[in-house]
Amino acid sequence: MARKFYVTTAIDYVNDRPGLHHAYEKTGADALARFHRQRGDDVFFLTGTDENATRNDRAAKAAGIPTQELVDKHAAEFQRMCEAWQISYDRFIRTSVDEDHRRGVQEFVRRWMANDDIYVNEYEGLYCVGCEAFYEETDLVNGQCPIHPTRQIERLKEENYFFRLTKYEQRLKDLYRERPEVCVPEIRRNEVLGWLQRGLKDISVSRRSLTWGIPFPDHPDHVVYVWFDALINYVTGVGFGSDEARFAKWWPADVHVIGKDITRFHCIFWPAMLMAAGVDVPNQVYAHGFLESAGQGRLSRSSGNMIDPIAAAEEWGSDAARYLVLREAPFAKDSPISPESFNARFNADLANGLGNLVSRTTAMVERYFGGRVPEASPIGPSEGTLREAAERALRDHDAAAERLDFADALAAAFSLVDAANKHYTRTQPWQLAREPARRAELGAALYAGCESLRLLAYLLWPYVPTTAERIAEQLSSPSPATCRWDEVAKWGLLRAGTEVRPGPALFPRLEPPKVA
RNA sequence: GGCUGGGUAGCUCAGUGGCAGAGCAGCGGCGUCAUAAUCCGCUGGCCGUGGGUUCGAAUCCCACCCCAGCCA
Repeated sequence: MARKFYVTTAIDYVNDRPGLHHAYEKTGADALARFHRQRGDDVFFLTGTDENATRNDRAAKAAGIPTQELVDKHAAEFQRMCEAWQISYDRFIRTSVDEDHRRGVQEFVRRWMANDDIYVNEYEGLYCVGCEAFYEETDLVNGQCPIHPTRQIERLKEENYFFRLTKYEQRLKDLYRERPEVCVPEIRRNEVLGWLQRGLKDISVSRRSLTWGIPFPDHPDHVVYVWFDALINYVTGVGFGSDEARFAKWWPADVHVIGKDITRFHCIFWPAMLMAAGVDVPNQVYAHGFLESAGQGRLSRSSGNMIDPIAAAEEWGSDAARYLVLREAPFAKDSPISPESFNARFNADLANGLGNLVSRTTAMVERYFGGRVPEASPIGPSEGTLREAAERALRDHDAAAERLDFADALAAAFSLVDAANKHYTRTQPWQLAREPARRAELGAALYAGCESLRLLAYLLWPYVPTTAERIAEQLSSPSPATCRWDEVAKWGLLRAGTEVRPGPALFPRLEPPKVA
């Protein structure tokens, strides 16, 4: 029986167009989802958009259009981005239009009420609509929100419903002591432990005087604070409040992939919210780092240095763009990226490395063996070395992918590209081809090369799905998207006589711009 | 101000007591199966600073400087 694997991304605000950092997160989660599907797990991959934010309402009013229209338009852009980046989600949840979500949120809040975790209180504080969060006077920089200095901070005073977060402080401490892997990487967990050490406060979970959002159960003059509405998508997305059998199948989530800026919501509020509703906490929250633009800090909408992900996918190609962000920016930490570093990496790894290896291998099989895979024997020392490198690449890749270290996982996979190139240098098939007496040696050398390529197709599919399909096709091998892992991922399965077809260059080398 | 990370080759980083490393970039060479790619070699380091422990420190200890994040 297949193991279930439920992975989510953060759902994004739709007050503006998506940026490259959104594509980065979705691609990481997608690679993980594909990796698990490929290994035989029963996977559910949830992503979507967070549409009930006050700022969406404001942005729409500023643009003079109905809020729903603005939200629909931007949600469609996020869906287009997912298409351009080959994000293989099973569901794209939309918090403002998906009826099961709205009902599930209300059911969730009702459970808190039944559990005496909700009370009414007057709240007064400084509120930044950009962050959808309250600030203390001392947080302000020049009287403005430190993250949105151009936005007017607002003084809000209203009657709110409060959630008894303090009640769960000890259980949260116990949780992270007993199950540290629930928050990774470690640097983020240290932050969480610090927050818990300093003590929690009850939090406001409703907003009065707003019409955009999900009505508070039995108190329709309030709406559920957007952050709580948003977090609950992780359970409503798999049936909470609408399909209990489905929910029981998928929950708890195996990994919530999020950005490090929302660690507090996911590692403090969310587990407490679940405990209060009598639902299991997620198995893991993975807080990834940010893409940074050299010298300009983090890529984000609020800092203004956006890179259009759809344009990026067109410029480098969808597969290459996926490879580049995951290889250049280790998931756990912040990483500087630039078009220059992407171009350099494209040429070094994809064009000169993988692409060229496919070209030279298929060309030699075509030329020396009429496009048929030769016999594997006699196996010489170089073939043995290459096989060991392939088996090591499989092991090292999987270990890194399990811990969401995609940069390391890709490095492990690409070590097989290097090993295959060195194998050709050692065996020199083009020399063997000149000596008819050594034809069997020539065949064995090329067989090992083809076999490396075939394994690369399967290993790389989670990252470069279209390229992986093409390589498998060129080797007349089963599709990496649908094959059974244990029927393909072993050295020696390629049969002699299999047709090999050379194709156009997979990643044509990028030439530097001509200087006038 | 407190806490947590980090500071190692031009760039990105690995290295947690035993001869300072990898990839990329740069330079040179071999080579012609291949996308002039591959492969081989070379260049390139006050391991942030100062002190200490040790036969021996990038690594352990103390102080300080700088960068990032979290918090007050």
